[in-house]
Amino acid sequence: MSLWSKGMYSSRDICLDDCAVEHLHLNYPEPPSTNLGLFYKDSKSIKGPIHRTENAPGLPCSSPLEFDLSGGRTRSPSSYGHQVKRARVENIIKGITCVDMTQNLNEETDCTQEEEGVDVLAFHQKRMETRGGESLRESHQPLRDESKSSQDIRDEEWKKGKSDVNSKPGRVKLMADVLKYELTRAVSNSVDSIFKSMALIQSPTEMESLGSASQTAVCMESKLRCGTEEVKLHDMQTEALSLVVQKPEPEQPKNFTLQSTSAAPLIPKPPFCVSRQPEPSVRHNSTDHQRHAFRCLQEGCAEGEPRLETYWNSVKVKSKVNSRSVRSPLAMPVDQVVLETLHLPNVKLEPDSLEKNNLYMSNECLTTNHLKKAKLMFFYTRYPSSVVLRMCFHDVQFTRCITSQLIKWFSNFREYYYIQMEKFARSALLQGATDVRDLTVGRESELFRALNMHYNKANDFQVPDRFLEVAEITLREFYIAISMGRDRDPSWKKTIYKVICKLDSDVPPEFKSQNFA
DNA sequence: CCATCTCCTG
DNA sequence: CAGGAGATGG
Repeated sequence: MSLWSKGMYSSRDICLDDCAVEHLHLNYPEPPSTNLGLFYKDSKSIKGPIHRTENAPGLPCSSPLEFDLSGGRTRSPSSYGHQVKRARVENIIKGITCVDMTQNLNEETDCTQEEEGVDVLAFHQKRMETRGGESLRESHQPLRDESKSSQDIRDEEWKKGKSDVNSKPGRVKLMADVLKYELTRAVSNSVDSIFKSMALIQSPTEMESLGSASQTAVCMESKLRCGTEEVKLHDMQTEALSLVVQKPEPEQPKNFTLQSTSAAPLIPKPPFCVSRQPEPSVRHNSTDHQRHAFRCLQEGCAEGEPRLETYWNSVKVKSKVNSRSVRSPLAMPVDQVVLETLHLPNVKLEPDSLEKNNLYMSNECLTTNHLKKAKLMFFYTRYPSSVVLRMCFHDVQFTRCITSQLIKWFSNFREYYYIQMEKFARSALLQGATDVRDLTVGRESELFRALNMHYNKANDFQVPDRFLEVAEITLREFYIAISMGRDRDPSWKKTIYKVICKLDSDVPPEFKSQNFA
């Protein structure tokens, strides 16, 4: 079982998801007629009158889909007001016209809510069956005792489907694409539970047809079943799940290059509406450049802009720990600038005492360079474990305060990341994207630009390809969830978080280097 | 009780 | 990005 599911998702979350599925075709109290009609819950399942909230007066949009913005937690009744506020704010943030998605969908098809739900699910079933999805589904469920993955949920959804799919081509196509993508993803992810379980029941012929990826998974599965540490299977990705869990650090390859060494993209990437503008940019491919970027972080960059920017960043930061370091950069020699930004934000430096102060103070606080480094780390790991944090920030003393600040940083990084994902997914949907495969994240895409601007503002770091893949997967997860109306569930994002947390990579050794800051 | 996480707010 | 609230899990 993944550490993540233990650490982050409660059994109640699972229950919620179950309920959503369970109630799918039951005679649930029918909320407003404009709703998609896929997921409804009773008042026990959720702690808040969803529809009342979403239709609260003053909200710029009363679309059912707007509500989902209220985020991934069940809430106490006292927080209804917050939900309303948040809905408002997010409407603004989104900057997207409040088009009722349901309406869009209904324009294409002309059926009632219930029918739609059924149609979609029924089509899923057909689709899956023709692709051998049946065996996938049947096999992996019993083995996976952790909280339900999004795949689980999807499986259950279409399981309940009936057969009446031919009359709603547009809608069906959308859902078909969704399904295709999800299946593709499931097959591609060798560490996924699906493969774990497949190994147990697939016939040799079936196994062959699945190719090397699944065989790898099978090997891993065998290992697992033979009693090797369970953690191994998810080693590369779940370490971050609980920051308390300590994981032995694997040997790092010496000939590391910053370019991601991950496998090819899971999904074909046709051009898409989210990624339009050709990028003038700056695609640094050389390892040399990477190392240079690192040196800039490590030692301060001797040439031009980066160093200065780094310095100014340190001045601007308002964090308690480094807000005391305001000095004129122009009045200081380069070395002093570097040293100060790196180590001694809270000490007025005299040239003579630099070294001494370094010894005393360098490990007591996090600097802007640490922040910059953390942001770059985010390209590899969205959920770093405390072990990884310690290894990457070994120059600071890990007090409780420092630790929680680092954790908070990553929490903030994730927040921004997911907000962007949701924003772009909704945007794509409203722009009429009907095929998940159209949702790609390339280096020239607007989404990537936004992310890169946030985590790699100086643009002096070559973002690993793997990050783009993860971003793409995240975007598609959001797209799928939203297009299926799953976002009506207050905790709908958790399912996505759970998927994404497994996609963490190892942080390159450079980040752990003793010489690194 | 503490650590961690998400969400919200400033 | 930080602080705080609330939830959750060990």
